[in-house]
Amino acid sequence: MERRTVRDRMADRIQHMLQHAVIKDRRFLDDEQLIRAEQLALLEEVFNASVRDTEIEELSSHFAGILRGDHPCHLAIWGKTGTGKTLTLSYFLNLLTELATAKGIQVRHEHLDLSTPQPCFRALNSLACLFKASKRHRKGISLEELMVNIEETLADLAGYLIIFVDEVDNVRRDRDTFLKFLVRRLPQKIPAKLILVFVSNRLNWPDQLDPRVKSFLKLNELVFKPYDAVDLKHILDIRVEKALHSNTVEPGVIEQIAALASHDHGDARKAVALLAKSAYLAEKAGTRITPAVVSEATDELHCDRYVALLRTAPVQLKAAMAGTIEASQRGKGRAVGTGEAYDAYRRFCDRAVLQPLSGRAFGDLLAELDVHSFIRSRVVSHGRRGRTREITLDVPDEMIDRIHAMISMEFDLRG
DNA sequence: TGTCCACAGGAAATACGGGGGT
DNA sequence: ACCCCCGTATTTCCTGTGGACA
Repeated sequence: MERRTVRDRMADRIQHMLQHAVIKDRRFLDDEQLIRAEQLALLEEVFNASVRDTEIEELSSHFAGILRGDHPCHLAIWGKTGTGKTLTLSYFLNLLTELATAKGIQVRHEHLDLSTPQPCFRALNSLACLFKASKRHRKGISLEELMVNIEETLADLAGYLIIFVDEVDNVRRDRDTFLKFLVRRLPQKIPAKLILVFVSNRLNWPDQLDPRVKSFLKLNELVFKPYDAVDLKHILDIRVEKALHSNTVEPGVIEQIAALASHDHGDARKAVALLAKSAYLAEKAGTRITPAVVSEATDELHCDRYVALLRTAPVQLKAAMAGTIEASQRGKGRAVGTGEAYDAYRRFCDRAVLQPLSGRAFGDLLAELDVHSFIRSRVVSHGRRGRTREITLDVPDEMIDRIHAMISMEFDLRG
């Protein structure tokens, strides 16, 4: 038999891939690659499938007053990540502005995105930037001056001003100053009717507020529930249609993904990520998307999550993880105590030429590993033999070695 | 019943590091 | 260039605790 050339094999492979292509437009599998307008268009289709009906309805009745010249009160919205708060609000506010403008009512809305934690100063600064009342992150300017700038810029804005504060709880430090400005001071200084919309992941953020601000803040509340399986199915269907070639998905698979996703988080972004992963795997294997592919994708996503989390983690956390792994391997799967883990961690630091932290700090690292569910730990008393955490690894076995190898490599150690 | 282990985990002190002011 | 300030990371110090054991 004659040998096939590289060219032949390559051509074959490409031919094969073309015939079995699953993905038509991968941009629709990753929201980050879509521009805002596309996201909103996508969202509109989702809404048309009567998803988020109740929320839209409530939003509408909350803001309906604007069209009659009333002044609706502020609004607080909460819901977990991936429940579409930001997009829904953007969409809704755009629509509202359009409607109002058609009626000759002046409405302006701004989206203040605080998705990364930041101090009061930067939050105010970004707000000022939105109104072009200040240049890029200038420092060395007092809060007072910033506030005055904002007020002056808005001094001749009539009609309604809606400020959509995304992820309010990300204002650490001096949150009260920030909110006091928005809630108490700003409305009195500007002619426009101010409506604030706060969005947060946490249900209880108003609780930890300065009582003076809180009592002043008349709020309407709205909760975004996690998507259920039916909602997710609609969302996924639209993605499938846009992103994948026809007939690449086995029947029932979308239902499966929707059920999985609604069962353990109800997060639309994660559901789409699962679809994307499945599509990639299917394409690589040259098959359609089958239930088997989906469950493989689920595993890989889990795995990816751990690896990604750890890759970006601080060095000490990695070292703590490595130490814990070594301790529990030495203990042959039996739960290890804090002391054992700490010893192993110190030995690891020795090898890795890393300054070990104190036992106290190590305890905190363990707690952190616990919340990310790398480990599972509970405090157990052994009577006179003291109290310890019982630590077990909470990562699938085959991944433990991978993680350990990864960390070792980063510290430039042999296996 | 009291002791005492081996830690947990809170509070305060201290070290560190980056950025702006002078 | 140097210093100061501020926010964060880590350490030090400390009190608390469940239950086996004497």
